[in-house]
Amino acid sequence: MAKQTSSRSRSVRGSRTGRPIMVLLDLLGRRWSLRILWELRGRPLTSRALRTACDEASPTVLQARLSELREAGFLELGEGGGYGLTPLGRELCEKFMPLHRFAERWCSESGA
Amino acid sequence: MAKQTSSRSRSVRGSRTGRPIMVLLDLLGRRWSLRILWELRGRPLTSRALRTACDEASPTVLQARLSELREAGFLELGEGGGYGLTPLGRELCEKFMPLHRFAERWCSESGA
DNA sequence: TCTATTGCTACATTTAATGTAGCAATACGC
DNA sequence: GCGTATTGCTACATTAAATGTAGCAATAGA
Repeated sequence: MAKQTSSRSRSVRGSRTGRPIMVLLDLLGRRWSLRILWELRGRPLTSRALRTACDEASPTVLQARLSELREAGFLELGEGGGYGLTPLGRELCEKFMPLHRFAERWCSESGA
Repeated sequence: MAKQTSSRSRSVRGSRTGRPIMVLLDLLGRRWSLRILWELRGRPLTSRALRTACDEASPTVLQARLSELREAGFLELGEGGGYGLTPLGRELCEKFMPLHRFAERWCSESGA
């Protein structure tokens, strides 16, 4: 399961160019990435609580995503346990906040 | 290969609750979803051009994502060919624009 | 008609995610 | 000390999704 040690230009599946935005979109486009950031938006959660929040997603992927996001500098494992957003992660998360309102409108507009 | 006919509460893998934000995060969290929206941000592209823009991603997934995003109302297939963002899709895409600057800063801060 | 494009599909191979179980480490009460 | 319960994390077999290559029907132009 790979798990690179450093450098941002690692396993960039979605981009052979290495352009930052592509790296980011690739990382965020992996399963559960967005969801994890979203669930941690308010407060830190233990890995188990996060798993519960994420509809009992398998610990394998969750752990993989947590490692990637941690290595990316978006979240950290606080001493005493529990995953929380770093300042950088919080900043990123705030960019997604508008999606909440958007999603509500989006759903009510048709599918309902 | 499903390909549902309508309703927003379809194959919501990432959420058993059906909350709009979860549905959206799930959809956007699928491979190439974000990238497709990003690549179409400026102008419409034909499916082939889009494939090129997406590092030659396999047509199978691309086509799947295009169908999903189209069904979601984010993009449409213009008469005469070519995929383009709908007003709704454009709106969604604009929420991701700040990510560009963010990504640049993010990469230069460490990985470089 | 021949050529070139469009959107889209088949299908075998490879990769990623799921689901269930369980480990070592730490902290709790007793 | 002992059991119990939590933490973060891992193994591994099963299932689902993505890749890569090929090619189809439909349309447009020369």
